[in-house]
Amino acid sequence: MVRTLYVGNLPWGTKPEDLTAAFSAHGEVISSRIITDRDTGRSRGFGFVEVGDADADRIIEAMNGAEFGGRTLTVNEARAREGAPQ
DNA sequence: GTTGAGCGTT
Repeated sequence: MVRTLYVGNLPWGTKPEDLTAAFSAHGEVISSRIITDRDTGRSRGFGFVEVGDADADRIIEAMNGAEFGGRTLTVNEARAREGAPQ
C-alpha cells in the first residue's frame, strides 16, 4: 500500500532526491516528485511524496512544520487525483 | 537573473 503526501513551501531549487532523503529518515519512501511549471519547467515550489501506508502518519507528523532548506515545510496527505476513491 | 498560496503527468 502507498499513500501520497502533498509537500508545500519548498525552496525553488528543491529536487526529488532531496525530498526522498529528508522523508526517508522518518519512514519508507516509495518515490518523490517535484511539480514544475508546464511552460517554463521551473519548480512551482511544491511536490508529492509516495510513502508506505504504515509510515505515512508518522512521516506527516515528523515533516509537517519541519525546516527544510531554510523554509518551513507543509506536509499533508494529498488529494485524490483519480476521480475514484480507493 | 523574478515568485510564495497551493494539490501533480503519464
